Amino acid sequence: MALVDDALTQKLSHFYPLEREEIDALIRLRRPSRRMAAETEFIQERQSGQRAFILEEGWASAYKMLPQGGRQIINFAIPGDFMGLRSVLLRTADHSFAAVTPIVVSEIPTAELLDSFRAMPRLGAAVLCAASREEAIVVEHLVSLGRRTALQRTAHLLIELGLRLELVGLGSATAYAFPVNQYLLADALGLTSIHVNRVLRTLRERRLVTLRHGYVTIHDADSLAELAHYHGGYLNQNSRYNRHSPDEA
Amino acid sequence: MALVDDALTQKLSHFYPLEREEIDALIRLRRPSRRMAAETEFIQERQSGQRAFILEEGWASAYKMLPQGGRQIINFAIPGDFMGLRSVLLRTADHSFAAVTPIVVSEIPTAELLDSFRAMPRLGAAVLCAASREEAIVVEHLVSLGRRTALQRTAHLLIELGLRLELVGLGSATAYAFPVNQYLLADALGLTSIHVNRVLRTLRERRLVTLRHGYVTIHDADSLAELAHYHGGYLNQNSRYNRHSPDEA
DNA sequence: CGGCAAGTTGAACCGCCTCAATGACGGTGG
DNA sequence: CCACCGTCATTGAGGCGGTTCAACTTGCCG
Repeated sequence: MALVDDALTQKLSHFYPLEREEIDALIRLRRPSRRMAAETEFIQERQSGQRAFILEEGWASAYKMLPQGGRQIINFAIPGDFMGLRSVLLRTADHSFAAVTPIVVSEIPTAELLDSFRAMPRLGAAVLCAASREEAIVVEHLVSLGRRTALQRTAHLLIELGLRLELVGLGSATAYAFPVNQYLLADALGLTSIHVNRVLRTLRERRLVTLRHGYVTIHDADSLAELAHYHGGYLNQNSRYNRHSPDEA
Repeated sequence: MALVDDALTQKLSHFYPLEREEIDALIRLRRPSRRMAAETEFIQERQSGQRAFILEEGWASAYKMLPQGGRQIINFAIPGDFMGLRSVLLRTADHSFAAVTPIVVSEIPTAELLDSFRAMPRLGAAVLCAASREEAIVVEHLVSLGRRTALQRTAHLLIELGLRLELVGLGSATAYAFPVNQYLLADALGLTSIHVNRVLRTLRERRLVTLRHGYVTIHDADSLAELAHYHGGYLNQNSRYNRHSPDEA
């Protein structure tokens, strides 16, 4: 339990200072953790009666399939992330989740989760806050797809993932394990795997980032952030990438 | 008050059967409504201390600006929609809202909203449900930007807006007022206004949709839905566009 | 009638896609 | 130990969708 609780606990405590008993309540709530093989689809779009999970280890992806066989990845989930909370509220899932690597998840019984929010409103606020951040990430991704070039989009994603991973203690913002192949990356970026390959080459040749053997190394974080027009306000108010609008003490 | 309450009430009661007193509580909660001119930006990205509103009349847009001057519209808000709920949770807004037409909004005091959720859990569930649907709309928009052509994307948006408007009693799914010019539409679709123009011409020539003088007329809903690969499960479980997976009685 | 915003059209360009191979690596079985 | 295979990465050539730049038109309002 050490690793995992750290991921979720670390994340929540960054948004909302929680008491020990609140964190413990959340930890006790979880059902026994389950292992799943890579590529397992564990939440299905358009199916009702879905459940919510916390990702404890490994990587997962949230995506929608298209009728012609295409796919759009909406977001990557890393340890500490909730998955499927919305599908419980809407009673049917609006997108699917699948394991990217072998993963460990634990289910959250949503009825009991809501009960414990009543008893501990601050816990509820922290969880809502985390869910809101995940939504903000999706919105930023939407902006990438709509208005950024392939190069900027890729750079943006790699910066974002570094920061998210750092926040839960899995690598640093500029060097982290990234077990996602170029096909998956293409589905996330709205590109072809072929073009992703060329973009990665360009980023490497410009000595900005290297992605090789499932490992990302950011060589020049400042130039990369400039290229991507990265502004991490949506992730974390205190990020190193925030330069403007210091209106928050 | 008649019109507005109808919009929000109609919407909520589609997701969640509410008692009269629950609806009344929500209505009483609202602060006096305020008018704003078109183009007024009333929620600013990256500013803290934001408030939440219900849109009562007119159209608004949620968007993010890019450093170079570009803009990406994340979603259009129509009467009955919440705006800025997330900015309250995150303490700082992650995107801006502006009036597209002259609008009428009423503020929701969020502290009191949360209180009344405690007293009436079903009301809270209904509001969360509506918020989740808005998130699902954003996700579908992301898929459009990532994996649909300009033609499909445009068709998809026009179908979606028709259904959303019909649900709140503002026009029908195939004919409705759409006070959005081609520049705004371009910013929503991740295109150039010039290309939007050509796309609209194509849709018109194929006798699928006409958008003229701020009015949308869908001539051939079936062909349009087929072109867009539209599947409205994310909007409403009982929509006319749902053909597959009848696993929900 | 003049002025401005929005819509419309053309021509040239380019970012990304498509199709088609080839290369690198690890695993597996003969 | 090597031949074979599957998966993923890489590269080239050509084409298309959407952009850019630059008019021109239409409609509205003063």
